[in-house]
Amino acid sequence: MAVRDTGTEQLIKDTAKRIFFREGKFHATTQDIADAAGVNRTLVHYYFRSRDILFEQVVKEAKDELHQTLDKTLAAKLSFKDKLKKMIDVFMDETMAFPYRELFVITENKRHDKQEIDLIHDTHVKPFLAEIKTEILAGNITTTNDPRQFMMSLFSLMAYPVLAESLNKTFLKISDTEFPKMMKQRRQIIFDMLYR
Amino acid sequence: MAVRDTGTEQLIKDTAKRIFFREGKFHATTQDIADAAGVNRTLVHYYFRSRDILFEQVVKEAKDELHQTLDKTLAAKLSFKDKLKKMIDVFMDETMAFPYRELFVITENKRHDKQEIDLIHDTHVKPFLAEIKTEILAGNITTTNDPRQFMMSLFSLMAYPVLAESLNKTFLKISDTEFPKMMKQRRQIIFDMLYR
DNA sequence: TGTTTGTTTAACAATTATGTTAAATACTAA
DNA sequence: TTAGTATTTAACATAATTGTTAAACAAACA
Repeated sequence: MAVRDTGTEQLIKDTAKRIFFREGKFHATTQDIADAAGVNRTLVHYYFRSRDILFEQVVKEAKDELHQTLDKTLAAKLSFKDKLKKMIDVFMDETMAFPYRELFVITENKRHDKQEIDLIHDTHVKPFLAEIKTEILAGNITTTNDPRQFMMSLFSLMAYPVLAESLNKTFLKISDTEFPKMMKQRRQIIFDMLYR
Repeated sequence: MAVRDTGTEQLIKDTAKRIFFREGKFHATTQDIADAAGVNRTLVHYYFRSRDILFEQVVKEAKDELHQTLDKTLAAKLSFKDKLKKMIDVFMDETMAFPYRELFVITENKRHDKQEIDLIHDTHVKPFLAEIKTEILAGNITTTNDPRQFMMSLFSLMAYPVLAESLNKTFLKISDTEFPKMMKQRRQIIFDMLYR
């Protein structure tokens, strides 16, 4: 059989990811994706047979990547303080690379896999919520006594500014060169807002 | 001419708004909108001629509503503290009613009207940024010394949790009845995080 | 009651996106 | 060099969406 790997299949997938998750073009067509990848539209069908299948694969990989990120951070063997710092660093990096990825999962992927979510909740989220509770009781977190509110705040502060980049730039008059700098500074700001 | 007003034109517009801005169905068809409004698809074309025109009108009205909200809040003759409280109240109410409205403006409406934005910036945003600066210097805001970072945080904390409702519900195991309660509580949490 | 306006029905044209197929080229490894 | 794989080209079928038109029906109003 000896299937030669030219990397084109991966190129198409990566291009789709870029279009969906970085550029936020939710309704990009197979033609759009083929053009952006610099290949013929037929090739997209040759590798993936249908747009839905390509879509599914891309979303599946995006989910897996998010889970890996949760692994890298929530389950890290670090003090809460360091873990929080690391989370902010890692998630901000990923959010800047793919601003629309989380949003995509929210809006496009309506049907959730109950079992998968329960697994994530039990292995990642639940223990972290418990850690937050401990920190609240220790007086290191003063903004709320509900760990879930804490997590919502954390993710809001990381995700939304990047998501609303164009809105922020125009209304707050932030320049193209300034924006990434502010997102860098933001990491410390978020930490200070949430801890201590 | 004596044009009878049955309110159907408005009904169609309101339905479109609901579908786009509340339900987040970005690519709803004219048929979807007609069905949701309980009218014939032809009628949508009868009133608006094309999907684009309906779309434009709806987006324009959404923008106007946002501007009015800015008027009600940013330009209110209140102390900074009360103004902040009012902003959180008003924006949270609106975000809960139309979670995807801001997002829609971000992702769908790529081309911005430079003049319009400058007007908003000068009359609403700029003076408020100055107010924030004063509060920072007075020591009432400790999280950042950049008013723009403050505003980004404020809007993040208000908008994102509602936007990511389904994600929050599933991963943080928040029930349908609990969620609105938590969004109510959130107003105080946001205020405490940002001020004093 | 008859006319106007609002709304529906049906039929159709045009466009766009998806998906399939067959054949022609290009490339690469044995 | 040649066989097999990768990719392109072209042509086509199908489906979905948009948009138009004409006629029928319903309701209000004068």
